[in-house]
Amino acid sequence: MEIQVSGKDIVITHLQDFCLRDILCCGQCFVFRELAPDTFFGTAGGRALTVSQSGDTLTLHNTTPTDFEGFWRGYFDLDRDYAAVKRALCCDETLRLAVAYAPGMRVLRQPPWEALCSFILSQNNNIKRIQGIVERLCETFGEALPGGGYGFPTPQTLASLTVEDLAPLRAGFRAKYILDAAQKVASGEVNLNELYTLDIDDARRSLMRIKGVGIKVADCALLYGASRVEAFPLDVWMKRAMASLFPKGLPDCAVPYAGLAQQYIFHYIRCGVKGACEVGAEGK
DNA sequence: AGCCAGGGTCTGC
DNA sequence: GCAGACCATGGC
Repeated sequence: MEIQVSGKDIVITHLQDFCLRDILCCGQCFVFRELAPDTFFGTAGGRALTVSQSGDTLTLHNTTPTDFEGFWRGYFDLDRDYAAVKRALCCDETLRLAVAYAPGMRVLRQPPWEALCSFILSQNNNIKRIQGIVERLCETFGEALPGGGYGFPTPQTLASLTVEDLAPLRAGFRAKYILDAAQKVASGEVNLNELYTLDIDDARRSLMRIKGVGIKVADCALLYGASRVEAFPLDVWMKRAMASLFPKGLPDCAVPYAGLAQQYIFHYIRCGVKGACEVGAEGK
């Protein structure tokens, strides 16, 4: 990986184990939309970004070295050795297939509040509609950013609102959960900064004090919002995948990176093999 | 038209 | 602890 500054762009060449489309479209974040093939625009951490990939070159447009080093480098998880992770996961044949299906998959390091909010909105919902709700949330209550688009509204902003205020989002029953999360985070009752260092069970329990946050949403907030790769979110897709592909449980070699393994498996069963989940499900 | 969606809460055993 | 109704909305 080599990083150069070219005008207002940051250009990364010789990038390994990185597929922008898989990373941004696999359902781990909902704030990027594709402007043109392999070119995406989105906002995170109060910054707007247009990013494109061509082969092993990734270009971050209209950003600065400060924003790159201070945010995007971490956001795209550029300093994790995915080759080593993939070698470890390939101890198991099924995991090997999942990794081979999307070898450029990565898990983003999103700001914890943004991940928490996003996955509260994800419950009993589909990815298309989640994207729409998040977009309306940012446009309605977020701050307009210099590079275009709107940032994620802060907990403080949302904490002062009512469910009626959130009606334009069409978030349904999830609106009250967003408000409870905002209030508990703004008041300090839930401290998102602790999620990085707390024992994983304590971190999960802390998040579950918020109404509408159960085990799955908490694990998503921990994995995507605090880089806790030992967290292993089990949604309806992953439950089907585990029943059919890993009836004896996740292989031991994957446990330290369960969350990363989860991302390969999730994408594999949703997009890779049509019918992979029905095979084992027929017997029950 | 009807089923399902990156679930959680509440109630009743 | 576990099952089932219910929750709002819209994509397919």
